[in-house]
Amino acid sequence: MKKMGRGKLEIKKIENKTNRQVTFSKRRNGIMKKAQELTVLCDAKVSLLMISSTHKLYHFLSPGVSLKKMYDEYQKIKGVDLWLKHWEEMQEEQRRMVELNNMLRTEISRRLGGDLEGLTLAELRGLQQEMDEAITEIRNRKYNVIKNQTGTTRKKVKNLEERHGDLLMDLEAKFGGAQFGTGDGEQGNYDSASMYGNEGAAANLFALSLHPY
Amino acid sequence: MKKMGRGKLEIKKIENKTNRQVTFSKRRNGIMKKAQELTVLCDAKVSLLMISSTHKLYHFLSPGVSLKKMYDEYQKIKGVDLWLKHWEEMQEEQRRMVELNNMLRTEISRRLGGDLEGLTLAELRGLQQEMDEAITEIRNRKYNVIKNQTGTTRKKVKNLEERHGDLLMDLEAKFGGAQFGTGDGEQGNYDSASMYGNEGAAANLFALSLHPY
DNA sequence: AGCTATTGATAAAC
DNA sequence: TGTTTATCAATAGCT
Repeated sequence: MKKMGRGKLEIKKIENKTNRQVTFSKRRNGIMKKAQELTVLCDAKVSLLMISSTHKLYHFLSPGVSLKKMYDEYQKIKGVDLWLKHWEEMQEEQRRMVELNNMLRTEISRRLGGDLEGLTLAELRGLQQEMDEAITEIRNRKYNVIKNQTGTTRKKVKNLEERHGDLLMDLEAKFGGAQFGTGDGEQGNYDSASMYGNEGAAANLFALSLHPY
Repeated sequence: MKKMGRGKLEIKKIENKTNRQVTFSKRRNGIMKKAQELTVLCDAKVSLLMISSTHKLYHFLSPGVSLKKMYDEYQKIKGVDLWLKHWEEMQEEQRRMVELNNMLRTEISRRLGGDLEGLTLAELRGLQQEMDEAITEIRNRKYNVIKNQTGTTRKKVKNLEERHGDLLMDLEAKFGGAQFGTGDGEQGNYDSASMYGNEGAAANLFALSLHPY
């Protein structure tokens, strides 16, 4: 039907393997050139993938586009694909997260004494009240921690005392009648001098970097 | 350089819009035919996507293959899976965001008096100090807001006083000698009774829902 | 890989 | 958009 060059060529699979590969090579270059020309002449975006019968891949891609972009655009036009849907959902979620994050940062910043400019008097009052109440909680918690520490220390000492007592009994049993005093284990109020103090705030765990995301 | 048909055509962007579209249409058909021929003659798999400058998409795909398969094969040969990479990057980013979010929530929660269990005494002290300092800032800010409100009120009153004065002068001019008192415009300290009070915290803007993400 | 006769593609005009 | 036609480009078969 069709004749080209010196001979003719029907458009049907070339059975001779060598001929087929030669033709593929020639036509591949031709079509890539065409793609390039289309890109330049018509300001078009072109993606061209070719896989030979020997499983080698060749491709052309217009400058300034990614294969992914081309593919996404194809999906958008051809209808929905789960992948793209997931992708867009993820992006929306990230957007919301960033927004929420910024809100949280502002909240913290206000509780650190910054970002107060936009607030009304009533809002400032509410904020201060919240913080006053919170400080009461923190104070209670500090008291608890101190009490527990003291308790733990007492327990340790009590344990020591008991062992000391055992030792004394041992000694008594071994040596009889000799007198050993038991040291008076009074050591309470650990750290109580600075119980409600604010001075030694060495470990500032709250030094969050409040830069925008 | 290159001549075709009746005239010649350099390979550079066709500026005339109509010509460009005509050329795109013709060459698009040509390249699609070439792709088709390559597919049949050489038993190749071809994927061809073209997007015109008017954002219309045209495509050719060898029978028996899906675009996704083509793309997968491309990925296999190129080594890197762009999509998977993007996906993983996005997930990692989300993970980090969630983590950061939780940290921020804990920070706020602590400044509301909760989540204090894990803190050491030193950390509790630091927290309280930060909050005390912040409260000072808030107090100052409240004072500023009140001063501005008061100032504005004063200005309004002053303006009224002036107009009152003008009125008096008017009346004097009209009726001569008659005595009118000017009302003593003392009204300062607006809201000062509750200036540092915590009581009226109606508008709690800070009722963030602290549910986990 | 080159070469060239021949067919195919297509720019311009309608 | 479709057709025509003069030109140039692509390429099949050969070497």
